[in-house]
Amino acid sequence: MPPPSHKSLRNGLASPPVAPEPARGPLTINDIARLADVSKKTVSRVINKSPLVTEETRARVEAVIREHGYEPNPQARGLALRRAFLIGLIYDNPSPSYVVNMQHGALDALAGTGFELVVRPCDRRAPDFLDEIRAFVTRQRPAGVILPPSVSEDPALARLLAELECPYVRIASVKLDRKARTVLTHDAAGAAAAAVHLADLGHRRIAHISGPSTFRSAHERRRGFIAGLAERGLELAEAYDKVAGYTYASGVEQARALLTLPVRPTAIFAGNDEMAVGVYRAAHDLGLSIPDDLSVVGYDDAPIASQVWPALSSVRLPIRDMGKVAAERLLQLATAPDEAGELVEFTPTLVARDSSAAPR
Amino acid sequence: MPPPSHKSLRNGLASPPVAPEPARGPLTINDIARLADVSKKTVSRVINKSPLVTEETRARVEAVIREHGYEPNPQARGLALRRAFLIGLIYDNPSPSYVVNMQHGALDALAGTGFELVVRPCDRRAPDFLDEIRAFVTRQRPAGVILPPSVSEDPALARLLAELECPYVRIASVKLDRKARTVLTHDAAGAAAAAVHLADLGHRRIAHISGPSTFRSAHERRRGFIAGLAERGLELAEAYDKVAGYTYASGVEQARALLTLPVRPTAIFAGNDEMAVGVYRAAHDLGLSIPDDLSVVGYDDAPIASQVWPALSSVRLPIRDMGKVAAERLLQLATAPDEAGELVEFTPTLVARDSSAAPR
DNA sequence: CTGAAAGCGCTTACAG
DNA sequence: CTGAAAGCGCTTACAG
Repeated sequence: MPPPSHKSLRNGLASPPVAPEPARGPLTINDIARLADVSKKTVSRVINKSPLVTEETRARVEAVIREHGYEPNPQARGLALRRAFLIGLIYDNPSPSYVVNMQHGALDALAGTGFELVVRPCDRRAPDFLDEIRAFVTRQRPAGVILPPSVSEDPALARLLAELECPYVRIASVKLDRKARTVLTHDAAGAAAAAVHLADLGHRRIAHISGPSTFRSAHERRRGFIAGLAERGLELAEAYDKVAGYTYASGVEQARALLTLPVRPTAIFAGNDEMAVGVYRAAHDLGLSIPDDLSVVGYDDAPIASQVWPALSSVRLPIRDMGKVAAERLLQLATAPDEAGELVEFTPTLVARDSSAAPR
Repeated sequence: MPPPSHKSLRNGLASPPVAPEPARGPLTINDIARLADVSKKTVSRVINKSPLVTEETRARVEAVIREHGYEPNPQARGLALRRAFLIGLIYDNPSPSYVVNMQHGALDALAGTGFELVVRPCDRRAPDFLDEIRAFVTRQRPAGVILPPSVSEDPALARLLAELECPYVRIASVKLDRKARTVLTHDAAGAAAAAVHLADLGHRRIAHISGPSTFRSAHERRRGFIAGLAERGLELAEAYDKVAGYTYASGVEQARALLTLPVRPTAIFAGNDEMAVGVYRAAHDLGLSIPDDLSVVGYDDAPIASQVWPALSSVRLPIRDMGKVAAERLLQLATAPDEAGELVEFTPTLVARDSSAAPR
């Protein structure tokens, strides 16, 4: 059943009352052209914000568009432009809260633009990883894709997207690409803040559990942490320098190793919150109390950080804002591809809660 | 730079060597028609699995399609069919792990089909809630949308989608629609299992913190819990019957109320895991140990359930499978709209961990 | 069972 | 600054 409004709209114009046009579906560019008494091409110019339209004509067309709530059909535009009104989010991040936050940020930017967000989780180690993405991009021709860590760090992926002429933005803790394609997060600075925080509380035996070597962020956080310790004249002892996998289970394992050392650390900085919660578990198992026997600081400030007990001190990166900025950049590339984009940078902040205190 | 393979492919055919056709972009239906020596309409029939093609012709066309890795342009098909090759996921569920799980389930079903998943978080209480969805559906014409709780429970939304002739599947704990549009979860059965579990451990003073009344699942879980208690000859005392908001903070608040009662419960069943973690917090604050002083059971079996300490007993719903089945149903509706779909049902299972034990 | 024509709703050169 | 024609890559009636 077609909405009655369309029928009345179309017949409201000077059309012969004898043969009213059938009202099927929403209005098209032809309807708007007729109603505004211009050619469809002019309507198209207005839609695409071409400067080659008189102010008067533009105003008239825009009024008709607004009045009838006309929205150009994205399928038709996409076919003609060879670009879908879709932004892809390609990720292999295992943290649900990270993923959802980034999605919501991207959607913040896309709201009201007519662009939709298509999600593409993937496995960077899968043999057909690049084939899948090639198929997606070739088939759908998205207006752009957002690459958060760690897919953002994949040089072959970036090459592929460049080859396919698919705009992309890489969110990463190191600058891997030109400015317009980069959202830079100063992971190292956040980790340094964590080191200074623990040192200033009076800790001297401070350990670190870093993420997997396949994540640049893991390296950056470790590097920043060591730099922060150095600022306070401290070093990261080799025995206190552990590598895990950004997962809960791996955090438990490495924390257990640290806490059963002959001389155990009084503080542990984990490369993300999941591992930090793993540290909680290991401490509990060994009868150690947080923060009395052990201070813990995480990274990401995931929801779980404020839900565990005691509440976890953590380094916060504004994930949602990062997603928003990345999507905005892609929209900008889609409309004005030539304008050189500025480098966008985010610096994380330490959120001190109850899991870090002076050593007993 | 066009991929060289296309050029050679196109010129490989009996085309005059003098004027080779320009090779721009991927192959189209016309290329395939020429290569298979049929009309484009026949290629279209093969793509759309029309029965009106000889086996021989079909085989020949399919061979050419496979050989060249041809994929029909979804924009063009969408324009002609008035349906985008998109499946929407419309949700207002606040739990990241729930959302990501459901997305991944839907993507399991869409993998290899050429359909993409578009995510549409929303706020059911926002004044323009329905307008936003109307705009989305009218503009993009998705092949279907998945509605998990609580948007699945919104009658106005279902009416709107029916009016717009947009196929949908509702995932809900009560049957709100016809079979083909329903994925039914027996939330009540899972809650009953939790009640029986606690009763069989020897608990008699058992409390419940339910979700908000705007979620049918909250009602179903409470109903099932009461039924489970009744199976063991127990009742849910009025003072032990609390309503919260499916959030951590609301869980803390109601748990605190329960645990400061003159006669406090020895077990609490929370309507979801977030609130159960809130119960942990309240118990800790009051110096109560889990499970010695208090047993706790949650619902959802979110990742956090196995990460908190002690590990949380919880009722597990196979969210990912639910998302997959919902998407499969929509694909089925898109291809064969007339086939009556069966009702799909999921029954949750209790995962007993360390947070529930016999009362001391 | 197969095909030539027209159309889906837009945009891109090309004129004027 | 504006428009008529052709085209994007498919599918839907309509013939045969």
